[in-house]
Amino acid sequence: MTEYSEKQLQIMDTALKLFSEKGYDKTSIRDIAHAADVNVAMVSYYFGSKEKLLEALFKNHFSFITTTLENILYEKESSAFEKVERIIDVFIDTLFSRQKFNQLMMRESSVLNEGPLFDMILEMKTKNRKLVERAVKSGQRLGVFRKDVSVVFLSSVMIGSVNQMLANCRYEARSAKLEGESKEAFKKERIEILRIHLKRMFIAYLTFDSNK
Amino acid sequence: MTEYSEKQLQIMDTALKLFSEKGYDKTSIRDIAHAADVNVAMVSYYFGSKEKLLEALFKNHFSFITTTLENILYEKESSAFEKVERIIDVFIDTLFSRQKFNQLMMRESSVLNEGPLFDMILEMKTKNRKLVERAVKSGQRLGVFRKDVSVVFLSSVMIGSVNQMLANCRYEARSAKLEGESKEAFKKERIEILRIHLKRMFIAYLTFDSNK
DNA sequence: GTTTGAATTAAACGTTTGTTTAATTTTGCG
DNA sequence: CGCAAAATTAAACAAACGTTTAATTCAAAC
Repeated sequence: MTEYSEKQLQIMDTALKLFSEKGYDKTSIRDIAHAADVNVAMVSYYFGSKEKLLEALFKNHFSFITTTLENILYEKESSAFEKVERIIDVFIDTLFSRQKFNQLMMRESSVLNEGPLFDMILEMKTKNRKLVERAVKSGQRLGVFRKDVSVVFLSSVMIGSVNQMLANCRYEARSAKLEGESKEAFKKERIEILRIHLKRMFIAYLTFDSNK
Repeated sequence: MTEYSEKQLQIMDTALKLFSEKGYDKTSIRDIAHAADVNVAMVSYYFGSKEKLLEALFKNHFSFITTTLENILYEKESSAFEKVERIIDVFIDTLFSRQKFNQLMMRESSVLNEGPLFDMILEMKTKNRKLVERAVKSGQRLGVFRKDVSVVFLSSVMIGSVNQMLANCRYEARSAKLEGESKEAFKKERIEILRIHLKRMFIAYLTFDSNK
């Protein structure tokens, strides 16, 4: 794993902030340099190019997120229900605590066709699905989950719902002119609603008997 | 409603294609002009600026989408279940048939804070939620849906799932090197999975009794 | 204190960008 | 046809971009 100096981390932090707020393309190296209080040449000096800086950001967050997700696999849970709830918790908490990176990734992922970023995202999508699959199969083996369940569907719902909820929050908060503390409180409130209802919905879907 | 000449529509079509594929910022006016086989000055001549062209695209699709969604309100459905399923159908079909615009909108919406585009998107988000709310309340009045249901949650799941599924499809199709016909078939297949399971999941969530 | 390599800087580079200009062609109408 | 308005063009514009250069400062080792 590559180590970064304090100054490099300072540039990366600033870049992530601006990339997520304004978008990668609309953020110039001069913007980053000014906000991070360093010379414009430092970005090229440390990272090689603007795109390499973006890749460094991705690598940095990806390694953290994937290990977080992988660790769930080794946890011993007492029931399939707890497994599902645990996964939902981890997804929500990870996406929420890394909102900036998540926003940046979601935005840039939509125009990628190849390259290192594409590969990283594809790998993460696959891992996400594997994780959901494991939990579902576990519940099916125990006979508590119905058999005709779609894993690709479930993973899409999991990630998609959280992202859409966060996007909606941004809009509502901006529209209601919420700032700082009250904005964060609003988002936190919404996320807790999401957490509770997503769990309930997943359990309902996984155990639902259409013959009432 | 503003009318557009054939040439203007040709530019708008090409712009939508390129904007959705490469992103708004990475698409130059020269790209559009070349692909649409017109002079670079024509974009400014007809639309005023690149951003105005984007706004024209938004207005064009928004007016269509919102009227489509509004029309559901006036439909007579025989049951609350059918209402929910009808909404899911319309959302999926609308998002699927307007994939390019949807992709463009999702991407650009994430970096908006104000302006006409922001207002349009906010209005659409509100309308979406109203639509879901109407169907849910209808089912609750009839006593077939449980009372403690979150509407903000449901609308996030609705839109978020479809978009995430489409995004995943793009990645998987690209990764499997699917092109043209087979790629469309793959997406269509996944969308039908989404349709069936989203309906089942919503009904399960809306009627689920946690006391088994 | 001198030396050596890294860190930092201001300036310049060439390219691309969105937009405008000014000239030319095309179109529609009396 | 003749003419006015619209459409179309090539060229030019200034601004912003990512990146590089070359000079200078800094820090640590000897």
